[in-house]
Amino acid sequence: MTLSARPIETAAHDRLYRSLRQQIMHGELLPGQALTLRGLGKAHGVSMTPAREALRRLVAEGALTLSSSGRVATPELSNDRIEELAALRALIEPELAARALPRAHLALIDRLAAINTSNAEAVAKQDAVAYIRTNLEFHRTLYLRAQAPAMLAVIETIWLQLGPTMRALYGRVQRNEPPRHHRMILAALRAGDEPALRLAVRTDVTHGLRHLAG
Amino acid sequence: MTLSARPIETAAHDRLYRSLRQQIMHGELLPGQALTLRGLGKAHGVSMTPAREALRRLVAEGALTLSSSGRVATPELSNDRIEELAALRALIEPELAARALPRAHLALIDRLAAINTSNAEAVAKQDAVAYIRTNLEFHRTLYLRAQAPAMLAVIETIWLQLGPTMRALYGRVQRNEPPRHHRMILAALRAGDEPALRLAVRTDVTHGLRHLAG
DNA sequence: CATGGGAAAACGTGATCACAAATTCCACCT
DNA sequence: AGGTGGAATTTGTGATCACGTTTTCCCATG
Repeated sequence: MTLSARPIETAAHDRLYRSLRQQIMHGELLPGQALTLRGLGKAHGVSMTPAREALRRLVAEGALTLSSSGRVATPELSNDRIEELAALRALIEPELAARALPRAHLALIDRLAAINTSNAEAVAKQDAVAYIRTNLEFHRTLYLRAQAPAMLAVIETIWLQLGPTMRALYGRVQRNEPPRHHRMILAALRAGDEPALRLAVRTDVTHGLRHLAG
Repeated sequence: MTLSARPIETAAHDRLYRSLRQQIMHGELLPGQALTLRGLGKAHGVSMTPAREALRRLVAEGALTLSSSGRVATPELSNDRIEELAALRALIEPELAARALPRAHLALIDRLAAINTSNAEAVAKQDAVAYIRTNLEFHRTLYLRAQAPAMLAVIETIWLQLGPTMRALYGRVQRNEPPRHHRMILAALRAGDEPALRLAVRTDVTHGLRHLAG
């Protein structure tokens, strides 16, 4: 039964980590949801050891919170914390967009528009997870062009921290509105207008998150 | 020999994590230094398990790099990566300083001045570790007043990633100059001048890191 | 003297177990 | 009926082991 380091396929703890990370970032887990080592291990057919490493990694990234007794759960963010994370997004994402702008050719803009269409469909279907997923995909696709892996890693960590909260907030702030500001982002990209792009990204980021904390 | 979760004292993996984190952030470890589970465990009188958790956590924070075979070492950053991390510092730290400004009373400014004195002493003694430590303490003491724990966590993660590199670079960029811009930061704090504070912090941050990448 | 190959040592990964703390649950008492 | 105490279950932590890979080291070969 001992499966040690494999040559090609990824390690069990890494697969578990990726699986959980995606669930959290896409809002498939509600805030306050508890995760146990034995439960996760049993659910994925592995022992406690890989589960422990995956959880430790996610806790280190702020995706999960650690109670005083060592128990792990998805975070229930305070309004202050949400505002702070929104401020970080508003600070970093315009910079990433601006760095991507010179490299944003037509093919990329078309791909962004396609993702935006999927996003609108998710809104129409009232599918919270698909909405969050396509929304983040829109931003990530743009920021990948910035050639700034460290910045991208930081911003993804922040998305990760907001995952469960964004899910819980969907339906309260998102009624049936399509992603308005995404069209402004696309227009600014086409025009090569950096100030307009920075403003559009900043507005898009703060718009969804500013309402709930008030 | 089994020492399980203690009621009061922190867990072994947490102590190990803190110890390593401080060593890395303060530049006590040079880039490329390898760290092994058995070696760390033996050095700290614990088994592989806590060492594994501590390393996994530090890797998740970007403080250590993971080779394709799973081996862990302090990072050897490329110039592009260093510039990017410097850009993140230049983006976030002025914001933290600006948020701390309204709450920065005289007692805080005096403490900052005292830390600055220790910093100057470290420069005089050519003590790289003490220089890095007091320099970060100067910034952290100010930013703590910003009441922004998420931003502080992000910026500390970035300091952590730069730790070994800053150590390796000390002596190349740091000749015998005292921290010039720290005095500008203190002056802006005393004057309550936010634009000047933002500029001083930004300049201080970029000054030390911009030279080496060119 | 440089180089390639093979044995040996070192390493990460995952499973399992023991232990103590934390949590849960239910019967019992007020 | 509503809390209360204690037992039973659940949980995280750390140690240890086996396994297969990776790295290191050294000697033999060109």
